[in-house]
Amino acid sequence: MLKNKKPNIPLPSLSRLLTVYRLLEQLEKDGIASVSSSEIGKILGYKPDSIRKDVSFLGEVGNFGGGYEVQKLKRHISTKLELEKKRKTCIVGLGRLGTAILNYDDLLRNGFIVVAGFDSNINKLETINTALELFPAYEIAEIVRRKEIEIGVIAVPARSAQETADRLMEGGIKGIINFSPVAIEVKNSVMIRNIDLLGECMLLSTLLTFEENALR
Amino acid sequence: MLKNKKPNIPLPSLSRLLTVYRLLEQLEKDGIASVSSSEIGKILGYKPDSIRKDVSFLGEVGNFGGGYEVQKLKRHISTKLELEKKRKTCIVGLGRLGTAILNYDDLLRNGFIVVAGFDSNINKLETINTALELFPAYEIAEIVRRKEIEIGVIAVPARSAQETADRLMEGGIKGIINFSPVAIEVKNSVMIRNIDLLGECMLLSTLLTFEENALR
DNA sequence: TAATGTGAATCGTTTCACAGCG
DNA sequence: CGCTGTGAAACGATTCACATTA
Repeated sequence: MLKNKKPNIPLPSLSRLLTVYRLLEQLEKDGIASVSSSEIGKILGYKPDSIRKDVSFLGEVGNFGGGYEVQKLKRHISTKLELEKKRKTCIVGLGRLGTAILNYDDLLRNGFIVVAGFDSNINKLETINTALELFPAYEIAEIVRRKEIEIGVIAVPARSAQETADRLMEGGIKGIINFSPVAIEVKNSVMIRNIDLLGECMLLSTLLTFEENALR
Repeated sequence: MLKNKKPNIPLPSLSRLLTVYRLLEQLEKDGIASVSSSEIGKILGYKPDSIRKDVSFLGEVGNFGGGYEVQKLKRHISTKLELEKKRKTCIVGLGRLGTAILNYDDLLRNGFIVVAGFDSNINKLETINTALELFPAYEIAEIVRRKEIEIGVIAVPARSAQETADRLMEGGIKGIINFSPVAIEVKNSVMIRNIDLLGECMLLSTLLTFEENALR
């Protein structure tokens, strides 16, 4: 899943902290002022110990005996993880999945500025109703370089995934989110995360099978 | 990510094995007869040791000195993990993401039979061009029960995710794939996997930030 | 000889248990 | 007293190293 370079905070902790952050956004909206590690754990399905350890990687912030102040903890996480940082992003592959991502407002709200969309089917570029700038796939490297795009989302069919990644890297991309169901080889300096729908479905199915078998 | 019951094979191993399985399908198609743990590892980005250990959880199957026979290993994994098993599946939320999943052929090829789609917007049900049976969201529990659907894919907005999960469970669903960006509370007997696009993007961005900071 | 299969060692994460503080 | 913060213990996965076998 992850490639190369590790932060000083364990990856699972980091992932949980980001989830906690989004919960805090919600709680803030709901006007809740304070929350304890056990309440957070209850809602998100983690152990309270784990939450406390995760938070403590970022330094002290809670009130002994009184839980965490929602706003304070939220700002704390945001500052330490630099969540206010904006990242220019592009999406390659404008099929159903690609356009779904394109229209995913939460991304924009969380610092991802989608500045370009690519597709190899030029006709498709004209029919998509969007304010976004669209380009044919052969321009990936050039546009990524010119617009200084940092993150590329790959939503193309399996057979063109590696080729797409190569073009993105040619343009100097820093990170890739890969939605295609195949493994992609990337340079060590490029961070990649795979989102593998089919893999998750198969894993779920296998876990169900194991559970069923355990009962007899 | 995972809830409850664990198989005797470590979860990461299981996940890798499923990836290996799909690689083997590809290799078989390409007419490759044999492959070693190091070759697999190279392609998928894992250590060869890890691949060997994973495979050995399922029992011996390789040729000492000569790697694995592609077909044999593929069948071995399929048999041990019961991958030929079919699972009736439904998709709730027929927005762009939901319809993208609906049209994802790989699912069908891997034993997932999508037998129903649900949406709260009744108008939408008429405009979607599909051979699939579509139903309004309020019928979820009834249809899940009647059609004996085992797996539910949640592709609805965050605010209706929990409600959707509750309806699915009311109908006796066994497993849930949750695409909404919020945590869902489920009964212990229900297996859930979360696919968190926003979370993955934020994680990637944070990792990039850490990397950048490490350089100065 | 080349590559598998596997106990043993290592590494990293989670959980425990409790000291510290408001 | 309640809840945080954190070393220490426990646990689980990965990596190592080597015996094993075609």
